[in-house]
Amino acid sequence: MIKLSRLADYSIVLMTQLAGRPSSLMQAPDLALATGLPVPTVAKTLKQLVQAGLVESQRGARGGYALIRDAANIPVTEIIAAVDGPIALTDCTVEEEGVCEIESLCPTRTNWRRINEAVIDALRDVTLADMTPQMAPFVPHRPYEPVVNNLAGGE
Amino acid sequence: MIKLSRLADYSIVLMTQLAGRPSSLMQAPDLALATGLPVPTVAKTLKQLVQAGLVESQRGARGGYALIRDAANIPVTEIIAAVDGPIALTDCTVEEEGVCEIESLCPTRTNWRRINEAVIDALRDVTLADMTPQMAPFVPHRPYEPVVNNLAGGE
DNA sequence: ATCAATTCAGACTAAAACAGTCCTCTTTAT
DNA sequence: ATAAAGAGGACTGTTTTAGTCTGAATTGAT
Repeated sequence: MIKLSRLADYSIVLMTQLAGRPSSLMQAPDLALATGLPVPTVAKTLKQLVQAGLVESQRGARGGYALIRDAANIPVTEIIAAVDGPIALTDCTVEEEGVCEIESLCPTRTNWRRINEAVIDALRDVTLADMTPQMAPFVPHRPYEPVVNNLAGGE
Repeated sequence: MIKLSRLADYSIVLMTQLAGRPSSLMQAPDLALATGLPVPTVAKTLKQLVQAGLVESQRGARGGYALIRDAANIPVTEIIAAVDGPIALTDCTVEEEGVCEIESLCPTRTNWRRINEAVIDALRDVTLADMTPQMAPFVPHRPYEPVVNNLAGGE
C-alpha cells in the first residue's frame, strides 16, 4: 500500500488549518475542534512539527501555535519528513553502504535511488499552499468545551 | 518513512532473478539460494506473484517458476502492487467517497489524488528490465542442499 | 507574588500490521 | 506408484504505530 502514516496525514491537516490563519495563534484544543481529531493526538503531532522547525509555539497562558514560514514555501515533503522521517522506499536509499546484508546480490541499489528521487521530486512540487484552497469560513475559538471525538474516531 | 514492505522488496529481487534466466524454470530453493532469502519466504512471495499474473508456475516434479512477460514490459509498480496492494499514499485516493469521516473538513482530497498520480507516474516509467543490469554470472542449480539463511538473517 | 492556562517532554499501553513458518493437499515426471 | 515440486491456508511472534497519560516548565493576568 505504501501509505503515509496516519500521523503524517494529520500533520498535513493541521498545517492546513494553521495556514488558513497566518496571523493568529491557534491552540491545541482549537485545532482539535477544527479538525475533529482528539486533543492529545493533536498535541503530539504539533510537538513534532515544532521540533522540525515548521511551526512556532508560544508557551504559557494564551499561547498557541503558528506557522513560521509562508504556506507557499513549505513543501509537503517537509511536513511528511517531519513526522515520518525521510522519504525512502527502501532502506538502501537512506543508509550507508554495508548495512544491507544481501548487498552483493542486489544489483538494484542505484535503481532504487533513482526511483526514490523520482518520488521525492513528484512530491516536492506540491506546497502546503496547494493543499489549502479556500479555507473553511471560520474556526470556533473554543466556543464550547467538549472534545468532538466521534468525528475522527469512527471506522 | 513511506517505505515499501519488505515482501515487496523481496519480490523485486526475485523477479530480477527470474528475468536473468528467461528461458529456464527456476525452483523456489534455487531462488532462495540465489538471493539469500529463506525458502518459505521465497515460496510465499512467489505465490503472490503467480496470483497476480506476473509469474507462471509449473507444478509437480521438475516444476518451477518463470516470468510470463518480458522484463521490459513489467513496470515495478505492478510488482509492488501485486504484493502490497494498490499504491496509495492516503485512503482517500483509493476509497469511494463517504468513507472518510472528516471528509467535509478535509479540503485536500483532490490534491492527494494529484500527488498520488505523480508518484505512480514516477514509478511506472521504471520496468523490471531497468532493475536488472548485467545479471549475476550463474545461479547454482541446487548444488548442495543447505539453506544459506545467514545471508539475509543478520541485523 | 501568586495563580491559572498552556505548551513541553517523555513514558507507557493497546492495537494493528507485518514477516515468517509450518502443515496438508494437489499436481506431475519418472 | 512414487517422489518432487508448487498451492493454499492457518498460525505465531515480532515490530510498528496510534493513542493516552502524567508531570514539569513557561507565561500572562490578577
